[in-house]
Amino acid sequence: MLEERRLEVLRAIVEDFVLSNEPVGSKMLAERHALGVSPATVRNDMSALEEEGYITQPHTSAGRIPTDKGYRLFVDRLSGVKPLSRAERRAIQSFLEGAVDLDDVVRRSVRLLAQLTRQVAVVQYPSLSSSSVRHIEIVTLSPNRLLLVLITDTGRVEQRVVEIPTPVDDGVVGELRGLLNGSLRGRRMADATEAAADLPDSARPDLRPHLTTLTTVVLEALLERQEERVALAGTANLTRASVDFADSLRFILEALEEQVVLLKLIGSARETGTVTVRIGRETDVDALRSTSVVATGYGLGPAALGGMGVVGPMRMDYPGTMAAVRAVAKYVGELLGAD
Amino acid sequence: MLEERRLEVLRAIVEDFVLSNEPVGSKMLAERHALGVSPATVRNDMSALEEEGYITQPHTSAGRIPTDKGYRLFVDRLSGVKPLSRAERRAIQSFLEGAVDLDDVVRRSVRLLAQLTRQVAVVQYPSLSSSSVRHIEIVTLSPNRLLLVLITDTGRVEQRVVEIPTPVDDGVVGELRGLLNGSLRGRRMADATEAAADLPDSARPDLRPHLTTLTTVVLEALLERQEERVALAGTANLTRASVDFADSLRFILEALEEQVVLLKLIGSARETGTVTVRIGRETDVDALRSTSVVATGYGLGPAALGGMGVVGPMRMDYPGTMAAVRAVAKYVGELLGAD
DNA sequence: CTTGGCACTCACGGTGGCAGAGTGCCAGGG
DNA sequence: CCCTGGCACTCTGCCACCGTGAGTGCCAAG
Repeated sequence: MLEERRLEVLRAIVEDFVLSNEPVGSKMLAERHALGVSPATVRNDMSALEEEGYITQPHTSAGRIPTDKGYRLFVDRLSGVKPLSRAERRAIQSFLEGAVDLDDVVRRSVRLLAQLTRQVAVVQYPSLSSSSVRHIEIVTLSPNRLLLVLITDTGRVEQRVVEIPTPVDDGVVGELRGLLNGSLRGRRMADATEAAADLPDSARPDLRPHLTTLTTVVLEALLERQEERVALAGTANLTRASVDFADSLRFILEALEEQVVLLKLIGSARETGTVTVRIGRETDVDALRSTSVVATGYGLGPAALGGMGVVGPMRMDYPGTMAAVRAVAKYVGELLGAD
Repeated sequence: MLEERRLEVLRAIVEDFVLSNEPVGSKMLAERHALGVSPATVRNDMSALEEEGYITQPHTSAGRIPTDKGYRLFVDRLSGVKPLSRAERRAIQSFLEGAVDLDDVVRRSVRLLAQLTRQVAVVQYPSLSSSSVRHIEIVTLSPNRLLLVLITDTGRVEQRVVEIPTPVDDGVVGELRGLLNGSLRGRRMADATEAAADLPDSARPDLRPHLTTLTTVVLEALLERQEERVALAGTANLTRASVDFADSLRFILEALEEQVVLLKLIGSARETGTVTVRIGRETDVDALRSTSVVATGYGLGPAALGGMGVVGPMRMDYPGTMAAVRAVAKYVGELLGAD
């Protein structure tokens, strides 16, 4: 009972603070939430919570605000995931269904997510390595430059210019195309790399050098230069919470322009099947120490296609945000799976 | 002589204000710039400049700051374009040469521009309509769904999924591919659309329906849905000048997330051969009324491939910014032209 | 036309006092 | 043992006040 009420107090503090952005005091708390005890009792509980490190006061004689640890406890034990309304679900679905190609899906998702959560949204493009080869096209640019175009079953298109030492004619290009497609089409990336490596050995001698060059590029495109792209939207929402960040806003924006950082944030959530929350310093990015990240993977269960999530102030509506992220990820996953 | 000194005073005011961000007074002005006259004289000139609307004072008994009109005069008549250093030019070139594909060129350019100018940079992807068709590829997704991939000579790849009423086999797909490529390859977009429209009529009857569908999609992809994309970078730099914008920062960020707005800003500069500057309300975007846009087209003289530019506070280093924009545009143009 | 002098205005920074919110502690009651 | 009301204390935020300094406009003299 005792312990339980304390948690209830913590929840009340978090919820109130999220709404008001002002340190919350014992009196207000006792009044607005049906705790059934007097402010003085609440004060005692708060005192205990402070000692345990869940809340803190910005200065003496002000109310309390949650600490990182406090938010963590709230997210882990005190908050459900509040379901979206039917209208919201329908809105998501209809908005995403209007997409015409992969790029469009990603761009729509990221805007949608930013709008729903009123925060900064990040969506990773479906990763190459977990999709499979649908088609490889070779186009002659000039006698010794080829354009290699790789199309995946998620609709992603990768392109590379390849310089070859000796000129080739269209017939040879056709043969090369045939060989590459024959051995790689339909394979998942992980397998395709192996098949590609074996390919030159089994081919006609005169094709070998070219095949070696091409497969090298293919491998490089698929693995080495895992240039995972991300889309970003809703940065304007950061200013909404500018009170929280004040002058650190600049550093946050800078961090968000670094693809590497973004990938680290949402990439790690990609493998877990559920929505994960990183609070404050848990993000491991110094500039984001006063923000939280809510992220998840999307598509195909365990080996997800990519990650998506939102970045916002620690003082955020976790249940609502988590619900939105989960819902969008689900729909995007279905959309790409069915495609 | 009289008129001339006034302009000199205006120039001095603009230059000082750009550096200090503080209203500049007559005394400082007479001291720091070799005007050869006393503060009192400067005051008279300032008074005249104010009456003509080139400068204004934020409040009585403060210095003067330039108005939109003042900046305009400065840009038109008082500022040269200060050339970049040799080192800077080399930096641009080497940074851009590392790009591996079109996407990479654009992303590198936009980051480069943001870094050079320390402002928000915008780069439009090379437009479809002013490039020419290099190759059209058709891939069978399922019996009655085709993926149409369009490759341009600027290296851009456009893709569309096409639903066709009656199934086709690989042979037919091959024929269609041949026909489309035969009639469209090497054509500029504007011409290609006409050729595409004529195509079905001259083809074998059994291919006509499919060709009609496909060419419709091609036309649509090329013209109707002129989905001109843009890349954005350096939004963090906005906070540097946050003193100027204060709370309007949010609206600026919102405006910058609207592709339409960005396209309007830099698209209009695309046709002019030179660097154009839009100051304050000249941008015609309400949220950007306290910013300036420096933009230009890049690539191939009159019919440019796209536009690029930067958005920054009205209080910006115009000569330096203009030089940077021009230089980057030039190198990108060369890079894409040579490709 | 320029210049020095002069009175005037007004933003800005520092000080002091007041009110309000919130706390911690304590003694009494269930 | 826990809850409660009371009370003194602390601190921030706000407002009013005031002196300072930068900057102006005007004027009369060179």
